[in-house]
Amino acid sequence: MKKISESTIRRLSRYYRSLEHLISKGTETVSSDQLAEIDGITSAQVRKDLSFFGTFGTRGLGYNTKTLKNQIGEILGLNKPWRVVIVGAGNIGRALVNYEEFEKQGFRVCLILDTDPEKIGNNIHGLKVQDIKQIDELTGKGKTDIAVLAVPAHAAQRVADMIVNAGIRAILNFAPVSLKVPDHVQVKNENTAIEIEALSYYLANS
Amino acid sequence: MKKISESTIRRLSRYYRSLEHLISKGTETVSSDQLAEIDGITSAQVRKDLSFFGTFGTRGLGYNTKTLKNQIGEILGLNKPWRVVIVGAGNIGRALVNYEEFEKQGFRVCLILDTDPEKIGNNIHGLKVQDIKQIDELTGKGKTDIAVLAVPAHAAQRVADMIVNAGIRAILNFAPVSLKVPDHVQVKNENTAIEIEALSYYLANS
DNA sequence: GTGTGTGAAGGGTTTCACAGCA
DNA sequence: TGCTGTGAAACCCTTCACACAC
Repeated sequence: MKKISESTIRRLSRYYRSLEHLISKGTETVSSDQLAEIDGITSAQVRKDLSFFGTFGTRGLGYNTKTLKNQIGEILGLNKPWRVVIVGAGNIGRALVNYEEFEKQGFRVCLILDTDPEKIGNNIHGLKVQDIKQIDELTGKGKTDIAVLAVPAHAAQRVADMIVNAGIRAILNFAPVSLKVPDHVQVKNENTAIEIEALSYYLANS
Repeated sequence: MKKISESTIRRLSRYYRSLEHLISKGTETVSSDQLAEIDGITSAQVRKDLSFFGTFGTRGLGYNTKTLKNQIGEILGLNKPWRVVIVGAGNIGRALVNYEEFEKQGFRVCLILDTDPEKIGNNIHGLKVQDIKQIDELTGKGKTDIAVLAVPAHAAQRVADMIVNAGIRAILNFAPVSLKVPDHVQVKNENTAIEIEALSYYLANS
């Protein structure tokens, strides 16, 4: 499998969402130009991104919204019912349990873990918060695909180690620290501090 | 002012956080090698990033943690007390009001807005949720620097227009859509769906 | 000796521009 | 004619490697 850039994958997610929207409006066909316009990029970029995976369009016409959406979904693996564990039942963890975009795209939140005895046993959106000590039993043997890490920065690396140890290969990290994980584990960061500081830089230097 | 790449700015945020951590441990000096190791990148990258803004180190020795932190803070504009309005008092909005990393870095959440009459008037962390219709009066004339957009996707563009109209020039967008804004307005996206789909791609193709 | 600062090289991503097909 | 698919060119970012300062 040839190496596809991170940015291409991110844009595919965008196209996917835009196509969903177009379909819901009843649009059946879309050109790379229109798709580009919606996402604020160039049409060449759209075509190039898609070209890494095959040929999906019709010359002179464009792309069929439904089939393109399905094909991108296939590429991104959204047809698979990924199981998600949320680690950390604080503000962010709780907000994510209710995040409709997860459920909609086939990410099933199956488990919520925490260390805090005050939180363990609580019910969040129909799921009981369980003790992180049991992570191996609860997530082991391929029972969980993705861990969402939503614990304070100082605990993040320790908890990440537990996640890796339990055999989980994908981590979505909300803690504002860079995690150290083995090569076979994939980490994506959702770092609000970085984003808002990028805005700060812009405001301070313009 | 010469153009600095987005990735450089993001890494500066990372260095800043790593330096904070080193300082709290009592470390006084750090080399580009050590900083790189902490953030999982190369030392040349660290030095190059800093070189765009000046010379901060001592050859043969490294960087003083405190002064480097302050200098990066200066570059990022973190010395300025930015005022933040949170638009949307749902799960994400509420979680962000309590986000300690904001306060710590000088981002002051001054205002929470929503459309929902059920939510208007509620108290969140000491702030009363107000009606978004009043955005012009409440944020106008430079009273607010940054808007955090945490409303459902279908309302995002409409609300973004209101934000732009009110004269705010920086938006942190949590809605999973690409916003259209004038050139003088800066948008950063925090799109959890995209990140988790990138993980899905990885799991599906490895 | 040690580690920074930096021009030059290298690698990767985006844009261009057009051949080719509906 | 209209729009895709794609080599080639342009551009940008990262890595290399070494002079230089402490």
